[in-house]
Amino acid sequence: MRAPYGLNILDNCLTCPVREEHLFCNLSIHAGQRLNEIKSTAVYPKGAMLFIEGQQPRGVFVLCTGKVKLSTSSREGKTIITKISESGDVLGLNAVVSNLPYEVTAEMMEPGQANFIPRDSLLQFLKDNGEVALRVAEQLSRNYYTAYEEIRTLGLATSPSEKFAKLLLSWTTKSTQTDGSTQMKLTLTHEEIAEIIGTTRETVSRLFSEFKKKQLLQLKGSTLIIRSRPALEKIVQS
Amino acid sequence: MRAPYGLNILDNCLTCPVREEHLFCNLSIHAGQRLNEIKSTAVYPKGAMLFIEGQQPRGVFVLCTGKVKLSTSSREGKTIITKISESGDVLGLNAVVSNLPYEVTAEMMEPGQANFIPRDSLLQFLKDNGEVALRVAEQLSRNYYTAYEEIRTLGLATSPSEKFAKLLLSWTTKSTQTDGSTQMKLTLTHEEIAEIIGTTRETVSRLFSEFKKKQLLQLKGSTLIIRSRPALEKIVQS
DNA sequence: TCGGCCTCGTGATGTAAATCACACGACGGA
DNA sequence: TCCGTCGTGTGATTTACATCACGAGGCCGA
Repeated sequence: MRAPYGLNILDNCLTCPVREEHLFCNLSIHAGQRLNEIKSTAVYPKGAMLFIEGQQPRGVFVLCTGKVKLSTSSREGKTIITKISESGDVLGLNAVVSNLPYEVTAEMMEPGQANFIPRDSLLQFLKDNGEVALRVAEQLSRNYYTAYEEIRTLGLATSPSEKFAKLLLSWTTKSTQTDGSTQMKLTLTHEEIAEIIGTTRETVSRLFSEFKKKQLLQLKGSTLIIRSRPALEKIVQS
Repeated sequence: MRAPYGLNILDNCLTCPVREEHLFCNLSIHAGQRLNEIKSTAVYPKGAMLFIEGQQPRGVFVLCTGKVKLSTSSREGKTIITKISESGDVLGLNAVVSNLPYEVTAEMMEPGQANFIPRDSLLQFLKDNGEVALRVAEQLSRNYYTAYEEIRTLGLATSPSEKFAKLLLSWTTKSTQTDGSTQMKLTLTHEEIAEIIGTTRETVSRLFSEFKKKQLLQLKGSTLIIRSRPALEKIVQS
């Protein structure tokens, strides 16, 4: 099998390493096989658009490898990033189920692989497999819950520094060292961070300076070290 | 039957005037009857809380009469209203399906009646009636869609006047006169409007003055007349 | 009938953050 | 190798709102 963009290809959902943890997991043998039949897989380069906000839903994408940026924009060009999706996530599910347009744009942030399941096939699959439909409903309501967290940060969090601290905290939960500090690779640009917390690039730059000065974080190349969660939590305070 | 708060009581979902249009509608005879069995009904005074943000979900409420304010607050007391629900709406569905806490607080804005369906009964009902489960999934994804509209207005709309114009427009869609203008009763206080568009009471007052001066709207007592949608759309522009 | 509470209007003031502007280093392709 | 682009830091300026402050009218209950 070819490996474009230097990636290994995963060609079978039944043996995929991420299958255990997510939506279409632990299906009955039969359902799993059926799912494997109706999906197709593809590899995408950095910058590829899986789907674009406003398009009629064609189907869902199950992300196998790579990261995807979900964003929504106004006509004047202002953009907010609502989520960075990782492997295992199912993208476009809401649009497919409701048959309303995709509510976000999904763009590959790095080369990666995704499985595609056409809308019709998926809906038929759900009708044939009632227990999966209920799982889908659960997933949809969880999506709704996280959407409300977004609404809360956008509507209630007041200052950029508050939102910035909140974002840093959300990052630390993923990988914390034994001594309480956290270390991670910073893959986002200031511009992208600005689009997440709803401010400008310059303000993000200044926030980094400010937080460095306050000993809240440290930068070694592209490695971000977060010194103390408690101090950040005090800034978030809410 | 008693009629507290001066309301007529609707005691049977099968004959309820709003049943045709909404989620639990056009069910099979059997399913409809079953639903009627597991629901209980109650009348609530103005200000009553059906549920509060953060509580574990007890069940869903189907609003029969009255209006309900859905809101979320920060610890510091800042509040945003995310939706005004009307009769026929199902409240708390996401929380019940996902078993995550209620993501909003639901407060009666006027006396009204609501049916309550306990979580366990509803989930069992959904398991027994697969076709309704799919309808629920559709409803959940529509909810998600509207949540994203909220995210867009909060995150992308820049100025209060833009959001205010947007709100006025959303009102006009409900009842437009033949000459293009719209007339309606204004039941919300400036404070509440401020909580919808995410600004302060004072700013809303000033917006009303400003829009009056610009001939965009007119107030006769509590009757709001919106002069021309096109002018408002130009302000929204996005 | 009166007094208190809620809603509303509007002025004065302060300030945080957007905007504009420019410079510098890193990187990658021609 | 050089040049263009992209990401970044940081100063100066401006401005739209929040905030504070106060007064006026309306409504309701005592």
